[in-house]
Amino acid sequence: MPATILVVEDEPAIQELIAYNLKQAGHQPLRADNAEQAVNLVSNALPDLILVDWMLPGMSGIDLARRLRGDRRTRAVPIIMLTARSEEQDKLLGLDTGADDYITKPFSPRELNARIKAVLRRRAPQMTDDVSQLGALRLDPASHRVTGNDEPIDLGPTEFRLLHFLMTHAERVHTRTQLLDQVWGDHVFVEERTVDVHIRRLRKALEPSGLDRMIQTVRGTGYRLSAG
Amino acid sequence: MPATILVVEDEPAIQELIAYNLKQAGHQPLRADNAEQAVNLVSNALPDLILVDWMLPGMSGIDLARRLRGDRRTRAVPIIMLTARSEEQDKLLGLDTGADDYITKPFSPRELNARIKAVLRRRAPQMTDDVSQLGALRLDPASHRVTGNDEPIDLGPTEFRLLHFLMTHAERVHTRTQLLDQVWGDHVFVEERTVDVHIRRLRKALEPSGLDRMIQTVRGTGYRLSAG
DNA sequence: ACCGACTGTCACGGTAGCGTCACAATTCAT
DNA sequence: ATGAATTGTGACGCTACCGTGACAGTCGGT
Repeated sequence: MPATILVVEDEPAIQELIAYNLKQAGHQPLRADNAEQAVNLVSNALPDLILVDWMLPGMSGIDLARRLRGDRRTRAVPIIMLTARSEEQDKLLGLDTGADDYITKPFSPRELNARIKAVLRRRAPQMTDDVSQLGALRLDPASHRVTGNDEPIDLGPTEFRLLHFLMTHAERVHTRTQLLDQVWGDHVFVEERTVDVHIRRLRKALEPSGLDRMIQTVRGTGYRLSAG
Repeated sequence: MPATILVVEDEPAIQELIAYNLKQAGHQPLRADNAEQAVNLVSNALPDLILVDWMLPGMSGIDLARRLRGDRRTRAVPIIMLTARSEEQDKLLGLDTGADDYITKPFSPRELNARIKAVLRRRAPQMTDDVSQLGALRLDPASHRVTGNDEPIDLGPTEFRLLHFLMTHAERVHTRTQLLDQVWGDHVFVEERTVDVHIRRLRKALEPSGLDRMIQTVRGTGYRLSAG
């Protein structure tokens, strides 16, 4: 579960260190040296998670958290606070402002990763690395293999991600915009009709197995993957 | 999983204590009183893990870590630092030098074992010293020998480790980053495309046996070793 | 000190996959 | 039934990605 994570930290060494660890864990780090920068970054590229240093020059970490919670667009983004070991009573205050979790410095990369994973899982319980199965369709993210009626099906990267998403969110209608956000990524700019084309390619790939009819068009809305 | 673990510690009592615990946990302890001794030992009998005291007479624990990371053959060996409580502040700095984890003294044997297990599992899950076999491919870690269809195949060190990892994690797609972490070591900074080159060299070495097609490219993701 | 083995990086070329468009087919409202 | 809106489908250039060969640097052994 790679995620985009914003690091708000004024100390360059620590910022660099955290960013490095995030990258090692497969995440994509964004950086900000202060709260103002962070606010801008957040509104542009909505990160999946924000790591905020408690103490910041200018607007403090708490103020930043409050501000993000106040904005409807950023309200849902989880926040983890980085605090010096100093005080526990502040923790309660911090929790009140809306941080999702706390890490006291100094911390190990493992601890950081564990907290991140926990918070992310709490927020977005979907699209795991488990094998998905729906009817005669089976998709294994680990081996990157897809089979229909035990016959191998080969897909391009995008088709694979698209099918993966549909299988982990089956029996639900998804608009083209939703599919673009989830499969392509929210930051990409692509024509909506591109989704149609990839649905087409997916169907064609599933055709030999006769499973192409699992992908249903809901006119005026979008697409749905269904077992029946 | 029993492992060979090097303990670098100048205090004889603590060294003895740790060695005793390691033995109890089923590991094989090696000892060094200072960094220089450690360097020699490491290059001779490559341990699976190194425990280094932060403070050492002469070359410090950090310097030792740096040195080991600098050497190609030893850079993949995971390192756990033993720090006194007062040195906690320096944790972040230490992480930068390349330690995989930290334990602050005093620590319980239970904690030590937990960390060791975690680091070993993280580094190379299931990469045992048993003979691996996949289809007509056979790899013997002990004798450092590889055969395809009973024909000998000779590989360079990196190719060997790469194939070893792939065989112990077959039928799974690995990104270039994952391969770099597991085969080269997470602290190494190497271009991702380097993986491609080594895959190429591996394939070329396997070609005479016709086994090169076991290594499959998953476009946009990475590589996979498969029997089929 | 020389040589050979091994490694990491680069550059070049081929190509699979992607995004877009144009047009055909389908569905819906009037 | 007819036109408008929506979706299916094939084709086309373009890009990113990967395979490949070459090369320089490093290290160890003779």
